[in-house]
Amino acid sequence: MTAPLHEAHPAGSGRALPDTQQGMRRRNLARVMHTVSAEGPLSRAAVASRIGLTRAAVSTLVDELIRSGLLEELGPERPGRVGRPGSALAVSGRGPAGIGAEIGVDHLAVCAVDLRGEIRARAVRHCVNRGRSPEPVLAELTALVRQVVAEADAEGLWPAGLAVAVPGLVARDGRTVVRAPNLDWHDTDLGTLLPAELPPTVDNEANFGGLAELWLGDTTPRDFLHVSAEIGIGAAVVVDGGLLRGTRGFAGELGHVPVRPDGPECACGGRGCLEQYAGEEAVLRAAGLEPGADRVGLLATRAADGDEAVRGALHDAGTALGIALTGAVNLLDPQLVVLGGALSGLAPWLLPALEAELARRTAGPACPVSVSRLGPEGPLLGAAHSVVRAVLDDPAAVAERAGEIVAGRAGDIAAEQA
Amino acid sequence: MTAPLHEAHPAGSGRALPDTQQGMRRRNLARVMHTVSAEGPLSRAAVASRIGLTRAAVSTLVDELIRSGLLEELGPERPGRVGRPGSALAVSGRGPAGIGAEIGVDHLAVCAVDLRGEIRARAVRHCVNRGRSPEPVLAELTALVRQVVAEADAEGLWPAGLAVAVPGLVARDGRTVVRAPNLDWHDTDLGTLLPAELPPTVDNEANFGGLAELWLGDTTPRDFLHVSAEIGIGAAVVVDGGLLRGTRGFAGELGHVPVRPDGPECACGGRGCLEQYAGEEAVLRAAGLEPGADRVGLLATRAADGDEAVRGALHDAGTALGIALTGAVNLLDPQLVVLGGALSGLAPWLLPALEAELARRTAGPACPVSVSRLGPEGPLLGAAHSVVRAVLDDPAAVAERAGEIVAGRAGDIAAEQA
DNA sequence: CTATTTCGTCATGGCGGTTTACAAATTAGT
DNA sequence: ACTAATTTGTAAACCGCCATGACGAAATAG
Repeated sequence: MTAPLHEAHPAGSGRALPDTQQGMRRRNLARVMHTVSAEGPLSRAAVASRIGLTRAAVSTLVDELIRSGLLEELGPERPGRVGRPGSALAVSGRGPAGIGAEIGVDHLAVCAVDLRGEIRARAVRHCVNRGRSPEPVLAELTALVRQVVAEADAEGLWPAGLAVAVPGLVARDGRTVVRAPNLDWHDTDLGTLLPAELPPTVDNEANFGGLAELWLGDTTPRDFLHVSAEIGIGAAVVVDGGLLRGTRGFAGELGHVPVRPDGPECACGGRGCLEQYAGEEAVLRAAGLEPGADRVGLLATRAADGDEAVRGALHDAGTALGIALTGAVNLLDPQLVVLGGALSGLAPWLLPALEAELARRTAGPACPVSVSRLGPEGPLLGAAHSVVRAVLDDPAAVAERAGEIVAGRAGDIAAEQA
Repeated sequence: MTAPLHEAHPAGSGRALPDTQQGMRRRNLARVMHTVSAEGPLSRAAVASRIGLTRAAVSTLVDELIRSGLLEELGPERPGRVGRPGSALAVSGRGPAGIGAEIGVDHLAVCAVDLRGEIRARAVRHCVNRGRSPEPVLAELTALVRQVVAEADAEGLWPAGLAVAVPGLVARDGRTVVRAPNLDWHDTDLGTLLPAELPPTVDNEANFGGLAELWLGDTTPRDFLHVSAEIGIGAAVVVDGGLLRGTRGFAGELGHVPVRPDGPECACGGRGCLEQYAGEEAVLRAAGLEPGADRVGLLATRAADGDEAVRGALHDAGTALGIALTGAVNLLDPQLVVLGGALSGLAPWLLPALEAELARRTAGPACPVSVSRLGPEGPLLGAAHSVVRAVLDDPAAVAERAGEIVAGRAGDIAAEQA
């Protein structure tokens, strides 16, 4: 008890899951999956030493996971070390897959990721969704999902879940889009509009982008702020390796943090919100450009060409971002701020002013700022991976369903039994 | 796996504690303690149904806790219900106690709280600590602690830990005061200066205030922002019933959130920080009052008397708070904002402007703002209770020590055995 | 070619919660 | 009053899960 005083209390005073042997088993199955997934092919002995169980215990856990098709035995390792070589275990490349989808203002995208994290199928369709009503968009998305699922099936994968990234605020129920200004959707339950055969989850694209950064980024601290901008400006707040969602699920609305309290009016009712300075519309206006297609790319090329108006606009946007982020950093004390989404492409011209502002307003050493390697791919990957993580987090739950699925393929079963 | 997708992952990919049967036992002991603590006297059967274990299992858990002196059997209940009445269990009023301490600018305070949450001993000393070096202050505090421990001992309590609330930034090690502007302390390891016989923990007073609100406040949401101001302005960020501490432990530095980016310079290097508008010094200056003793009380009485200068100053401070909180609310989406510490006394004159600002800048319904019932008592109570919570969180750890302690009292043991 | 090291597995055991059964203590109904 | 029904707490048998210790297997070191 000396060390972690007053943390999020583990037991919980209210109603919580009973801590029984079955739960223990499930958690240990999850620990094996996570360890193998994170640290590549590993022998049973190596897993055992990593998670603190005995080899014997790990053996039984691994047996169960192999029987469920979640783990694979690659065969004996060949290390130059003394002693009998272990048998390498790897996460299965067949079996459950995570289906990620993204609804953008001007495109739909779907991909399938296997447990190893590899993208095994994908489909993109460009279409103008702005202002279109949800039904046709979701119908189109559903068709794309079915197509990707079919592709994945051909490779021996079955969908373990569907996660959809949306450019807007999503309620904590993981289904309802409360407000998506760029699509002009309000209080829409996407759950009913998505393929019924898959358990769907909907979340903000900034959140999925942040999760992608957490799981796939090159530097992966467990506490950071992932800022992403498409038309609005959102942020994913990652605390201790988990997403901070807020009571209603609206956490991370960086775009409406006041930057200059008497600044221009904002659609949210406030004045001088960050979005008025660093939002896409505002930057385009300041740069003297018309709205249109691929405006971010245009900004980047103009800035690279030395267009002073564009550079000035991006400088000012960086300053505003720096001011807003100073507040966020003071409040959250993150290890890192990551610029993702459209911002990553404009980072070279945003960063100087942003970092200067942050440094100027910070007493000690300023919070480091980095640029996401994932760029605009983040949300889609994060969505797909969130399903994969859910499988790793509770392999036992999936194993049951895997059993049904595999049972369906009588031939395979018969072959295995022979 | 349907429900909680991508939460803070339970298993952890890295090295984590092995999930063994002993751990299970410890967690279940904790669950019993929490349940009894939270829901008053309860029979074994009632506890069993609450935590989802069987009556038999709970019986053995309770036996162990009673043997350790953490739980007490009050005797048969007398409900008008059919069936054999249960035997009421309650948290013990003897045994381990939490010692809380507070280092203020002009006072020291210590109290002892038993497992039931009752204050059983306390001591306060008024003294000017501003600018005094840590050694004599801590020596004086140690004397107070010893006095309170002696008082508690006379009531059959032994100290399970010491938690110290400090007006400043504390590192995540829970010992080092990194910066306490109002005391003029820097990078001071209080651990070495506190009584060695007790495991000490040091934390920010805003954090302890927030925890007090979480555990003792009348409305107790699990996600809220607790704002407290003494001379600086700090906030405790409570997320899902736990404190958000940040990488370095500096989270919640609301005082240096930029409110007007071109405002007056601040000691932090920035400009227009909240502290420049709502900090004690700034408010006093705006109200035309000199710094002195109990300035907050003076502000309150003047405001109550209708002093326009004071009212105007508080109004402006409320506006600034509203602007800064708009940012925080957008970022965190808390269920509630609580004004604590010195702010609670000035709330009547701060709230109107604060709430107006918050409402104006929020699109939907604004985040509700409430005033802490605990007021300036918060940090001290939070500190003491944090020790109590640590005991509830891992009763097994304490039970061992309790054994030693009780073993020291040969007389009691002999009496019990007879 | 033997000694050593490491891996995976098996048999045994301890520990923890569950199941089942039962006695105790109370209320409801006749 | 007296019986039936209900609920509580405990004890005994049981099952599941991991630890322990021993063993054969498969590599390296000398």
